[in-house]
Amino acid sequence: MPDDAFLTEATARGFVFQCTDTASLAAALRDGPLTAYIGFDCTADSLHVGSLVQIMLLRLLQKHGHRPLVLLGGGTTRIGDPSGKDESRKMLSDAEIAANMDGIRRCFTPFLRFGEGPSDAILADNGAWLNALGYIPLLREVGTHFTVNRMLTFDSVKLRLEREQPLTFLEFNYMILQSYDFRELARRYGVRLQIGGSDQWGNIVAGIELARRTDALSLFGLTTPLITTASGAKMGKTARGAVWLTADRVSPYEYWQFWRNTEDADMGRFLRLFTELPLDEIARLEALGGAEINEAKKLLATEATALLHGPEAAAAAAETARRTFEDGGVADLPSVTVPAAELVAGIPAFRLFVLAGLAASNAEARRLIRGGGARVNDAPVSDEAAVVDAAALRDGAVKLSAGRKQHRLVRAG
RNA sequence: GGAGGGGUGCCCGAGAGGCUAAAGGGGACGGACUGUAAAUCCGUUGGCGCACGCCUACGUUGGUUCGAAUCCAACCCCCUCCA
Repeated sequence: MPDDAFLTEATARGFVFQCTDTASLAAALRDGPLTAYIGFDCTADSLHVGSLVQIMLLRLLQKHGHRPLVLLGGGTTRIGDPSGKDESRKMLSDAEIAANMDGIRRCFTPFLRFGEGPSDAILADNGAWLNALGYIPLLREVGTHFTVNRMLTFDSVKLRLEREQPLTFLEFNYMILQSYDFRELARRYGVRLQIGGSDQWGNIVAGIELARRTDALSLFGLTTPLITTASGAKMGKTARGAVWLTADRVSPYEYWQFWRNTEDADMGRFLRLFTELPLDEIARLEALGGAEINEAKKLLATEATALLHGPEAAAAAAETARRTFEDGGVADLPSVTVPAAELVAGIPAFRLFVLAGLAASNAEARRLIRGGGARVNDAPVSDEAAVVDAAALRDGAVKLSAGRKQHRLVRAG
C-alpha cells in the first residue's frame, strides 16, 4: 500500500490501474500540495458517466489538499485522439469546439471547487499554446525526441494498423501534442502528475519522457481502469442513450434510475468509485444478500445523484422512484404537455407514446403496443388503434409506461 | 502514377438481375421468470394513422433493362503491393 493518504484511498477505492512510480509519487504527494491534471477533449457539449471516474478522482485529490487542473482540449480536439478508437472521428469546426468547451466546463462545477486558493481547481485550455505552435520550430524542438519506431509500438497506433484501419498523419501527431501539453503545464503551473484512462498510458508516458529530456523534470502518470459492467458491457448506456452529466440531457430522475439499475455484482465497486461513503460502510453494504441489495443500490443512486445535482434533487428523484415502483402510484414523473383540445378530441395511444418520448416513431410505438409493453394508467394497451382522451386523466395527468421501468406523465395544457 | 481488393441497415457480415426492407450474428427494445439485478427462454428490430398501398434505403451521379444492392460508365473514399 502506498505511503500517502491520497494514493492509499485512491487505490482502496479502485481508481488506480497503473502508476509510473508509486513510491516516488507518494513521496512527492507527502511533500505538500501537488498539482495534477486530466485532459478532456471537446468532442461533445457535455461529458457523460464515462468520464466520471476521472472527475471523481480529481475530486478525491482535492479533498486530500492537492490541486486539480482540468485541461480542456481546445487545441487537441482539432487533431482527434486515436487512442482506443478504431476509426477517426469526424472533424469538428472551431465554432463547434468552442461551444463544446463551454458545455464541458460546466460539468465540473458540481464536483470541484474552483478558485485562487492553494488547492482550488484551475481550468486551462491547451489551445492557448498549441494553436500558436509553428510547424518547423515544433519539429526541431520536440520532434527530435520522438522516434517513429517507438511511436509505432503504441497501442493506439498498433490497433489501427492491425485492423487495417486508416490512421492519418494528423492523428499520428496527437501523442506529441499531448506530451507537449504535459510539459507545458509543468512549466506554467508546476503540474507534476497526469491522470487519464488506461488508454492514455502511452500518451502520458511520452509526455513524462519529453519533460525529462528537455527540462530534466520528473513527472508522474497514473491511469484509471476502464469501467465496464460486470457482464462486460461498456458502462454508461441506458434505454435512451448515453448518460450525460447535464440535467437538460439526462434529468436527475433518469440519472438516479441509471444508478438504481446497477447490476448486483457492480454495486460495491460503484459505491467506492462514485460515492463518498466511508469504505467500512461500503463493506457492510456489500455483505447484503438477495433483495436487500436493492437498499444498497438506492443509496448508490441517491449519493451519486446528490454529487451531480444536489441533495434535494436526489431526494426528490428517490421519492419519485419510491412512489412509482413501490407504491405503484403516480408521482412526479418526467412529463410532457399536450394541448387540452387535442386530448379532449382523443389521441391515438401510439401517437401519445411518441409525444411523450417513449417511442422514436409511430411504428416503434405500435410495436411496443403489439409486444404488450405499453400501458396507460398501468393498464396494458391491447389495441393498436386505441384512443386516449380526457377520460383517462387522473388528477390532471395520464400515466404512460413503456416496459416496466420507463414512465411518463402527459398533462393537458 | 501503376496493379489488385473493397465501400450493404445501429455495428459486423451474407447476397451477385425479379422470390430482397435485404440471410446470420451482435447490440437494442418488449414479454416471461425475478428483486427496477444477472443468467435463461420467447418476440420485435426502415418510415408513413401501416389489411391492401405508398415512400425511403445497399459510397455518389448517370445509364442498360419490363425490373438493379446485384449489369455498365464516370466520380468520391478506403485497403494492399509496386513506383
